[in-house]
Amino acid sequence: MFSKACEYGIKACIFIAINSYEDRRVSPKEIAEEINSPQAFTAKILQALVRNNVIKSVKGAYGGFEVSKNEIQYIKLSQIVKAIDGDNIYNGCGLGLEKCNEDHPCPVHDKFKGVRDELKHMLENTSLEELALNIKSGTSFLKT
Amino acid sequence: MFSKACEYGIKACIFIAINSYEDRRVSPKEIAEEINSPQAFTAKILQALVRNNVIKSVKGAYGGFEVSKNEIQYIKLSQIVKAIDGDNIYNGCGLGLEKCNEDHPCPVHDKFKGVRDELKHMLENTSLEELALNIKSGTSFLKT
DNA sequence: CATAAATAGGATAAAATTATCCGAAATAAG
DNA sequence: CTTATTTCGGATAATTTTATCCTATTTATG
Repeated sequence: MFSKACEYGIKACIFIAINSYEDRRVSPKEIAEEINSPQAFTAKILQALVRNNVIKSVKGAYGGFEVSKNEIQYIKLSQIVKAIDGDNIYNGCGLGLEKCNEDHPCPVHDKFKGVRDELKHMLENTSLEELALNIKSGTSFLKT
Repeated sequence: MFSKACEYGIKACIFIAINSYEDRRVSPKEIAEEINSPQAFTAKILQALVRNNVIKSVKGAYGGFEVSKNEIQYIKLSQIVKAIDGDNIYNGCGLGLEKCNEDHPCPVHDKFKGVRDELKHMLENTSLEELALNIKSGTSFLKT
C-alpha cells in the first residue's frame, strides 16, 4: 500500500511527536532504533519531511528533529504521505491508465472509487496527535 | 496500490475473457498491444496466471491464452491479485510491522482496517465477467 | 514426419526503490 | 574562536521490480 519510505516516515513522525510533547529533540539514530528502520535511509526521509514543512530540524549541538507541540493535532497522515510518496495515491488510476476519469474510466474505476475515497478520508482525518497518544498509552506499538 | 505486474495481469485477464467469449485465443503480442504493456513482461505474468489456474494456455499452432467461458463469472479480481502480488495486501501490516494484530497493533491498525476490508470486499466481489462486459459495451477502457 | 506457430522458462539488463557512507555546513557551549 | 555535535546533501551500493532476449518444448496441420 505505502512505500517502505512512507512507513518509516509515519512511524518517525509519531516518535518525534511523542518526544516533542516533552520538549525533547530526537536524532535519526534514536528514531531508527525506536521504529526499527535503517538509520541513514530514515535520515533521508526526515529531510523530505522537513522540506515539506511537516517537521522541523535544528542543526548543531543539542539539535535534532521536532514538531511544534501545538501543531501536532493539526498534522494529518495525508500530509506525511504526500510529502514522501507524492499524491499519486489520490490521483493515480488503479490500473495505471494515463487518462482515467468518469468519461474514460478504467475497468475498475468505479469499484476503486469507494476504496480510495475511504483511504483518502482516513488519511485526511487521522491526526498525528491521536496516533502519538495511542503509542504513549501503550495502546499501539511502533515495532516488532 | 497494485504492482505494475498486477495492473497488467488484471487488464490481460479482461482482454482474454472478452476473446474467450468469442472462442478466440490470444497471444501475448495481441494482449500487450491491447492493454499497452511490454510484451515479454506480460508473457511472464500470463505464465503466473496459468500456474495459478486463473487462465489456461494452449501451446503450439493455433494456441494462445484463454479462460473457460463458463468460469468467467466465477473468477474474482482477488484471484488475479493473489496469483501475482500474493496475499500481503490482505494480511500485511499497513506500517510493515512483523507482528501486527488486535493484541499488538501498529498505530494505524484500526484506521486501516476499514480501508483494507473495503478493498478486500471489492476484490472478492468483482468478477471478471462484469469487467469484461463493461469493456465490450464501451463503458470502460483498457488503455490511454 | 516435417514444419510452422505458440507458450515455457532461463539468463540478463534496466530502472526504481531501499540502503549506506562520508564530507560539508550549521550551531550551541565553553 | 574553537570544539563538539548534529543535520544536510551528494555519491554510491544493494535489492527489488520491471523489462528484454533467446532457446527449448509443445502441438496443429499438411
